[in-house]
Amino acid sequence: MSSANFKHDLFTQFARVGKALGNGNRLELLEYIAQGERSVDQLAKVSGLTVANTSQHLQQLRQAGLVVCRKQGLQVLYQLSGNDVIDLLDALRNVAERHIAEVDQLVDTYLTVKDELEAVPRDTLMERVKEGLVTVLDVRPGEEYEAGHVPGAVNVPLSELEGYLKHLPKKQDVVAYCRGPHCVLAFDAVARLRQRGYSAQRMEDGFPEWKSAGYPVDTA
Amino acid sequence: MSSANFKHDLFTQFARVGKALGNGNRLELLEYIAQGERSVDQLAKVSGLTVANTSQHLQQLRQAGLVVCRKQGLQVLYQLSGNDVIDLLDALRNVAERHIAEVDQLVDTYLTVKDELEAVPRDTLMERVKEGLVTVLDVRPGEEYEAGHVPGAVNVPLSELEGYLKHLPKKQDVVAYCRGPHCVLAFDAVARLRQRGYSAQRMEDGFPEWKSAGYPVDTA
DNA sequence: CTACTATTCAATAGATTAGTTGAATTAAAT
DNA sequence: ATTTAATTCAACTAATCTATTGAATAGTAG
Repeated sequence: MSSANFKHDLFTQFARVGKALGNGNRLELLEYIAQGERSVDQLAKVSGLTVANTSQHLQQLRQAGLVVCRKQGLQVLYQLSGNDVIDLLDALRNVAERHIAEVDQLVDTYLTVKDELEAVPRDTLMERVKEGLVTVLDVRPGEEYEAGHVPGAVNVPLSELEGYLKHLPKKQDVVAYCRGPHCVLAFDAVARLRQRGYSAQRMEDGFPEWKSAGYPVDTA
Repeated sequence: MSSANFKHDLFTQFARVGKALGNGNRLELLEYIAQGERSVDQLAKVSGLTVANTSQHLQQLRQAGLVVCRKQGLQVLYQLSGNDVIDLLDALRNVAERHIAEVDQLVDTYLTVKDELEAVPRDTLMERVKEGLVTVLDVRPGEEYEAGHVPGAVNVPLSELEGYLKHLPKKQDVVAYCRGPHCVLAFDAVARLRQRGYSAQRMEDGFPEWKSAGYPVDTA
C-alpha cells in the first residue's frame, strides 16, 4: 500500500519535470537560458512574452529543477541547473525529430532542400579551423557571443550578415552556428550565404552543445 | 512562412513530447512498456488504471511519438518507438533526481535509512551468491528472465512478490535487480521486502549492465 | 525619504486535460 | 450468423494551465 504510494509519488515528481517541458514557450526560454545566464527582462524580450508571463514560466522551470536563479542588484539571473538539462533537451529533440512526422515536415518545408543542409560535426570543424580552411560564423546576438563562443568564430548577427559579406572571399567555405540544433538563425544564415554563391554549412547542434561536449571556448 | 512562425511551430511540436511526459500515469506506463511489448489489458492491470483510461493515455503517448502499436488477434500491443525513448526517460530521471529535493526526500523517508539503499556491487554479489549467503531476485517479467539472467537468480515479477514471500525465510538476505540503474521495479521490491522485515538491497545497475560487464549469464 | 526599476504575486477568464461511464468497433470462436 | 472479448470512441464533470492585468515587493539612486 505505502509501496504503491511511494511509486505513485515518485512518478508524480518525475512528471513535474515533464510538465515543465510541455509548453513551447518554456522550451524556447530554456533554449535561450542554455546560452548562458539571462535576466527575466532579456528573456521576455527575445521570447516576445510579457515580463510577468515570462516570470511565471521561469518559476515553473525553477520548481521543476531545470533552472536556478540568483539575484544581482535589481536583476534576477537565471541559468540551467546543470549540463544534464542540456542532455535532456537533446534527448527530447531527438525523439521529436525521429518520431513526429510534423517536425520533419516543418523542417522540410522551411528549408527547401534538406540534404544540402547536412551539419558539420564538431571535431571535423575543429580540424578545418586549425588548418584555416574555413570561416566560422557565430550568428547569435553580440551579448551571447561575448559570453562565450567557438574559438576563431566571427560574430556576425543576422542583421549584419549582408554588410559582412562584402569582406568575405567567394571561394571561402563557411560554417555557421547559433544556439542549438534547431535555432533558426543558423538555417537562415546558411540559406542566405548559399544564395550568394558561398559554400555554406551549419555546425552540428549549437554553442551550448559545443560547450557541454568539452570543446574549448573563447570569451571576448 | 516567417521565421518566427517556424520557430514557434517547432517548439510547439517539441512540447507535445514534453506534455506526454507530464503525467505520472503515463510515465509509469512507459516504464512498463520499456520492459517489452505489452497489451492494453496488461498495462491497465499493472498500473491500476481503468482500461479506457489506459487506452487514452496510450494514444497520447503514441501521438507524441513515444510508443508504437500493432494489432495481434484480439489485442493491441504497444512498445517503445525506439531506444532514444529510453535515453529520454533516463535523462528525465537524472534531472529529477539531481535537482528536485522532493525526490531525494521521498527515497529518503520511504527507504528509512538511505545508506542501506546503497547498491550491492556486482563482484560482491557474485561472492555472496557462491557462498549461498543471499537470495537474488530478478523482478523483471518472465520473458526477459528467460532470455538471460544472473546465475542463481529467482524470477519473481513484482505482481508475484507477495505470494513468493511465503516461501522466503525471514532471516535471508535478499538482493533485487531489474532492467537498469533507474528502474523503479527494484526500488519497489526492496521497499516491500523491508516492510516485511527482510534485509533487502538492490543490485548495482541492472541486468544489461551485468551482462555487458562480462559477468556470467544463465538462460532458462 | 522619495522616486525608480526589475521582478514577483494575486486574481481572472478562457482553454486544455484527467478520469469516469457507457456505447461502438474489431477480430476470433462457436 | 451469433456470441464473446479486447480495445477504442464519445460525452461529460472536475481539475489544471495559459496569458493578461494590476498591485506588491525589493533593491538602487538621487
